Amino acid sequence: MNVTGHTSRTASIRDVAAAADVSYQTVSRVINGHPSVKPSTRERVLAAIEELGFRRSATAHALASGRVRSVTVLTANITHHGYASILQGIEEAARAASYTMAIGVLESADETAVRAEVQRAADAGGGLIVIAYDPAGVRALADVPAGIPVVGVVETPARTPGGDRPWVWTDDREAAYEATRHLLSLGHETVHYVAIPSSTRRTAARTAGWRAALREAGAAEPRPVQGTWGPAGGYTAGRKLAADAAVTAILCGNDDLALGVMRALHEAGRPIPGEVSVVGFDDAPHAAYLTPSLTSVRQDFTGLGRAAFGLLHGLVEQSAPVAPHPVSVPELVVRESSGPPPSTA
Amino acid sequence: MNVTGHTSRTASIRDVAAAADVSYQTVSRVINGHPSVKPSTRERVLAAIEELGFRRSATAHALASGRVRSVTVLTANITHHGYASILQGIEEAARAASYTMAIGVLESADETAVRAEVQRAADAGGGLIVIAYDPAGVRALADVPAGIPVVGVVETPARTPGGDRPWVWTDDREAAYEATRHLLSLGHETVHYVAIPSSTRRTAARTAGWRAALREAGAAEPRPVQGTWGPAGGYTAGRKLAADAAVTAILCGNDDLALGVMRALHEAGRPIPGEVSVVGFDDAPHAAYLTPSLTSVRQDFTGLGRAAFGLLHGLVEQSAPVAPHPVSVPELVVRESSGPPPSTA
DNA sequence: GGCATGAATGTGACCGGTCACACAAGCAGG
DNA sequence: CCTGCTTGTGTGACCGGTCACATTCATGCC
Repeated sequence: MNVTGHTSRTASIRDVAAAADVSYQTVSRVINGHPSVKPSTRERVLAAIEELGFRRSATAHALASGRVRSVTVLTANITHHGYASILQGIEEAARAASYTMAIGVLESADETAVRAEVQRAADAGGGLIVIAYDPAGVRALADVPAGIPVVGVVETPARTPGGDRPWVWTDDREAAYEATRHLLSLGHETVHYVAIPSSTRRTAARTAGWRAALREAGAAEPRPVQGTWGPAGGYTAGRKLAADAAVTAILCGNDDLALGVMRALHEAGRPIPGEVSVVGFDDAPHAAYLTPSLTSVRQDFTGLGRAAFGLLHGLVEQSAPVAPHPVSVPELVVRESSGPPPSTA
Repeated sequence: MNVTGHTSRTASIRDVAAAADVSYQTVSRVINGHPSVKPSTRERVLAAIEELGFRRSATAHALASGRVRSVTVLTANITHHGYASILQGIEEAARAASYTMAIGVLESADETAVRAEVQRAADAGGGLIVIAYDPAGVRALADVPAGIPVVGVVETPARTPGGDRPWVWTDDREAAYEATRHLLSLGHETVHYVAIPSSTRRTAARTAGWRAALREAGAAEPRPVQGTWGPAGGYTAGRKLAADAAVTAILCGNDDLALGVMRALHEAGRPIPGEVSVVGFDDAPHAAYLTPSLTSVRQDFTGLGRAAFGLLHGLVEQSAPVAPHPVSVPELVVRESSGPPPSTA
């Protein structure tokens, strides 16, 4: 007992039962709002609960009931805008369903490291959501043992290994197609592409959409420039592209890459959009405030996260039948960074 | 049994025991690497484990052992750079100690909402880390029931309610002081400040550091302009400041605010740093790639997160005595956005 | 040979809940 | 008055592990 007269260590339902002079089962009934408890008894029990500062152990509850009510999200990253927004969406939905959200970061794509992390997540007992936008995530999704409820957030459903599981996605191919069309329609002869790292060795969805638009327009198809996730990679790529006077339009795999590209163009003295147009991807919060403001493709990552959780939730509680594969539709937001090519007069 | 001959539902240690013809206790010993198990027995048990696809239930383990090995992080935000980096640091350290990391988002600072979220986190059983950079977080930290191991990531230790608990922090006051000194030493008459939302009603650490530097230099002390967390708030604040021709130096509470301010200055036709210098805070990844690149105060948020977990870890496993209050030292990174004021000749 | 010692293994209770079922009391209908 | 159903409550087993202790057997030492 401490100063206030409460026991300092957690009380169990049997302690409460003793204090209220009922059986532990009755306490359980009160906690769970079971109807057939006499009001006067309920009062006594509630008073005892208050008195002892009882809180039901989530662990014991999970063990006894079999229901775990938790999601573990496996992701390679939590600082980049897209990933973080997905997490936010999942958390929102999870909280609403009073689920707990845990996060496991896949630090490397190394086979044993991924396997270990997947094991840990699987052992936790709840459901899994795997963000498979990168090699580590893809491998993790494939490694999830059978029998564990899992939803993948994938780049391209059909091509992803382990794609037989429920998934959510945004139509990146279509989005890249639109963005490329936008630039071509402004009069650019072709569009260069700075790619984010792909989830698999096969052609990434964004790359595919970009290429399709070029092909359809009969435009030249330059080799995509490989970037990273952050602005540094964009900067490196941008320096190469800036040196090529023929380049007038650049599509970037995300807004951070676009930032790096813009910086490189600026240093090379090539005005945006006067000489070169730049289009980003994801419409991160800062895109609108850059100078020039960045044309980008808006993605509803938060909604994607919510959808992923919804799917998982349906999977776990058999009751709710699951709407199979929600798709969110990206939207092109045109700003200052894209315009017509310089007149070659 | 499924096609492969394995049971599809999880096997318990008693199942394994039966298969290996030993007692469940022996299985437990093998799992936990207890020394006194005959090698041949160990072999049999391991074979049975493999055969049945046994994985130890984290839930049951936690219940029986009393040790939970999990941290729940309560935070108002996960998308902003600082918060996300702290989370990353915590996750890193947690994973290394094979702890699980859960996240609870404090969506509003509303009293009952916060209380509910804190309850959920407390019920989970493990330790807690509360990021108390904002009113929601501060309230949450204060609401954590006694007896639950908790570490606060705070703005200013002494002033934070619930500050009797272990905490970590970075010296924001000192950092703001340095940044302001930098601008003053370039020759600016005074420095204006666009503030992030404060964690309490009392003067925020960054504001205090800025003010101290001004006072020390005998400079005028303009009212700080209240901002938000994102670039939109900076933009609004920036428009006001841009309209005032006397403004030549602006310190911003974070890099997103600085971005918005820079945009507003640009739109108002006031060159940076030619007419106005801008300094940010936190050194987010994009700061270096903006045009002009942004002078900012680098913060080791990841290290801060690791330290927070370290503290909590020591708290939970009594064994390790706890180094009380780690402090990380911010560092000013000077870039293009800050320079001497326009000559007033 | 007798006995303490340690290695290898098993038994029962317990962690804090839930679940299935039993049981007493109250009240209806035939 | 007896049967049958509902309401309110209690009992024992169980979820899947761990812990403390008991047991067996081989070995070392006097």
